[in-house]
Amino acid sequence: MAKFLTSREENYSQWYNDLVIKADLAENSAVRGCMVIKPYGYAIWERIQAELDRKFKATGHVNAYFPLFIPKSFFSREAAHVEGFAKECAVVTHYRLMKDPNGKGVIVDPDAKLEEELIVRPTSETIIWNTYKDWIHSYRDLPLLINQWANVVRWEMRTRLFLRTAEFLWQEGHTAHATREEALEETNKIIDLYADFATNFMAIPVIKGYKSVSERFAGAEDTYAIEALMQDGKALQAGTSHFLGQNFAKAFDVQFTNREGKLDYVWATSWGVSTRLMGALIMAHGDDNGLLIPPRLAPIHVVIIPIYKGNDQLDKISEIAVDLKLKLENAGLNVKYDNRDTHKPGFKFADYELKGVPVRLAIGPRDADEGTVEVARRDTLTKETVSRDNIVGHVTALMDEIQNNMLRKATEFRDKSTYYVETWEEFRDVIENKGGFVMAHWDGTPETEEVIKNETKATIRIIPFDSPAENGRCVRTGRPSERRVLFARSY
RNA sequence: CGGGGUAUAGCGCAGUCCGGUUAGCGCAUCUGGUUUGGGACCAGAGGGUCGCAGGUUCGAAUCCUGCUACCCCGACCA
Repeated sequence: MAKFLTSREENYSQWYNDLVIKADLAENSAVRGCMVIKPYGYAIWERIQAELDRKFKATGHVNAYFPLFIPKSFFSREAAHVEGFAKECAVVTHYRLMKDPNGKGVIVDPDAKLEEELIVRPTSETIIWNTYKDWIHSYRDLPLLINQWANVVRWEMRTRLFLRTAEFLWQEGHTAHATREEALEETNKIIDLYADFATNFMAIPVIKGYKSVSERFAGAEDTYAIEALMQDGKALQAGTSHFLGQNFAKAFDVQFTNREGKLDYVWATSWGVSTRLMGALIMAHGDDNGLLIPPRLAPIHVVIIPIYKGNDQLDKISEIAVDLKLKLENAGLNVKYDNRDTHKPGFKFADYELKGVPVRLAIGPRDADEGTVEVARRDTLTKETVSRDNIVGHVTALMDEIQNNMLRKATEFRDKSTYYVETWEEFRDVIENKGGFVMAHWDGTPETEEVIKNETKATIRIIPFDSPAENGRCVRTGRPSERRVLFARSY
């Protein structure tokens, strides 16, 4: 386990911030609570986008774009929704600046006050449903399966790089259906899609389940989520899929004529994942040497580093390296040949480890003579010398092995850190001293949930779909319970 | 918004208590040379409105007042 987790003195947050900055992913911007995503970090985001986009399109979804600004009045249409987001909205009140008549600089022109304030979207349900009203008239217009890639702003009191920034990038799907069943099916389909993506693409095992009423999305009838466990024992909500019922259809008066010729409100879902996934990547896989990026996600699969003395050797090694690069690229890998003369090999080794590149190939004069190449794995930090003749097969096989190994390791950690507890003492002990997931009985009331939260800072992360029926007693109140739910402290 | 901390070169910091030459150090940068199988070394060079605005003083990074930003811990949240 990484040092930063075994030493209580280590400041986890500081480590996290440092790692992100050193690995060249992001930095704090000049704007409160926002971040600059640097090119390498953005390359990872683009990989996430590409894979999700592929999955969305394969399930019949299409992309569209809706405005950044939402008229304030839209927000008050759905009561629970406004309640949930009102406290964290950035509001545009003016549209013009002017020179300060009393001095230097500029001031907001008081004459440029907007009739109605505009909200910078914290999520797009309202403006999208206001638009859907004009798009949906008949059952023939349904289902409407639209996704948007966008930025949103939530004026959080406390921010943290990637996990909670004031502005973040995400995708939000907003679908409309003719029946309740169809909308529920969509909600399920998407949470499965997210779970598959997290598990098999990002190598982050997740638990699927329902959110408790108090953790539910503002305006939803039900919220499904995937919950991941970070290496420091805290849970991270990695994606959500909401069944919105007819709430937004009623709020925005979106009715359609069904097959029977009768008017009905449409059924809705919305769902999203964000740049927070990159926080999950860092915290689920990172070690003391930096990031580990699973091969399927990695923007660079293989880096080739030459080791040489003088230009003669470099030329000779470059010839081998360029040939190798081409062969690997033909096998579908993204390969970087770092022949910079400005850094020594040792520096490059450390740098690509920090960036989490899955496989590193080093070629020196010895390898040039012997027809070999040194292969180093980022996940195990092991090195071996391999003949160049079968390097392509070796490396492609390694990609699968590293991907599987990372998922296996994360899953083992998750399972090892999941505790089944029966008593309040055990519960407190795990939450306070061990960290991780706690599977415990709960009497089903928001009141008890609140008490537990106040006393331990642990919340119900999820009511797992696959939690079996099991009679037990609530860990806090002793009242009867029919299934275990998952508690944890969370980000 | 409450509690604590910080603000000095691109980054990390010392100097502030106890005001006094030209504001230092490490890393990074640049130049030259030697290096290159795990974060190179030597020599030299450049880089500062000391967070902002006032005040005290012959003199302020240092003292006083106000403000702002950031970090950590809470409350809130994806």
